[in-house]
Amino acid sequence: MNIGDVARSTGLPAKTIRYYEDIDLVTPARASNGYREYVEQDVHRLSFIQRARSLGFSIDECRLLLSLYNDKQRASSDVKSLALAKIDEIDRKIEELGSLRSTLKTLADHCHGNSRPDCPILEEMAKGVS
Amino acid sequence: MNIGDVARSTGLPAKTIRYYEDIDLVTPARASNGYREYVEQDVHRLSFIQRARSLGFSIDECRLLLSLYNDKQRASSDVKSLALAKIDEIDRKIEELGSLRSTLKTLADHCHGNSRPDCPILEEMAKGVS
DNA sequence: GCTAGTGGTTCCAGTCACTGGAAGGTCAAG
DNA sequence: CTTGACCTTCCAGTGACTGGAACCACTAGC
Repeated sequence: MNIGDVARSTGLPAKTIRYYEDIDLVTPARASNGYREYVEQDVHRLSFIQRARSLGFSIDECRLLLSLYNDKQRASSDVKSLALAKIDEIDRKIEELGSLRSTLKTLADHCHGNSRPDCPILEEMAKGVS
Repeated sequence: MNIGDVARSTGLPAKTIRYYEDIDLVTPARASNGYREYVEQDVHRLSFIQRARSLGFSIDECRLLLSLYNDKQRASSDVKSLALAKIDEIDRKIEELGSLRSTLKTLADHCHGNSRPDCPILEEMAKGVS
């Protein structure tokens, strides 16, 4: 399996797949012509990484998850606590987004929306009333 | 106000504040000794940026958000439509985060979190039931 | 065998938004 | 007058890619 096929089947750009080799995440064999030769297990690891990344895990966290995945003796509690920590992180982001949203909402609600430049809420914000 | 005070009151590292000057986001006056001299308005701008950044807005988006209350010449309708567009963006972000969260939550809930190696979080990432 | 086209290779540079560290200037306290 | 905190600039590195140049390999059609 060449890199292009792997790219198609994992949804990862070839560039990214090469980058993952650079950082020793997935290191395929090489054919006699120098092409990367991916086997099923490589593709599997790459798909795993793709999914973990899209769930917001960092590369280092992916490395950890992969090692947990490959370690048949690992405790599922390790993975669970990692996931729970991520959930906390997400909750914090959502909360902060909500607060910026309400700031902007207040702003929008108090704007006349006409062609004059006056917008008292903006003036207040500029002065420090957040 | 020196950069250290500003760092303490905004929660931004001094390094970052200097970087923001580099990219012309917040450009304080200089004292005779070369020190940066921040006024209240600078601090407020920096706090706003801090908040917006922590919510995933790019520097360029921050520039746009700042223009909401910095441009005295804008029509308030411009302000309003910009704010409303941003709110839509925030809503989309919140929704995405929410779905990420629920995926992780479901997985974590089904994980026993004990010392045995079966773990639905890893299994899901391996299989690709996203 | 020649050529075109696709897909592979390496390497170097750039991106974004910082972050770290060196080398040195400034200031208030003891 | 020294100590130590705080400030300055500049240069380099980070994470996770991404773009591009220059070149090699394979396949299909003529």
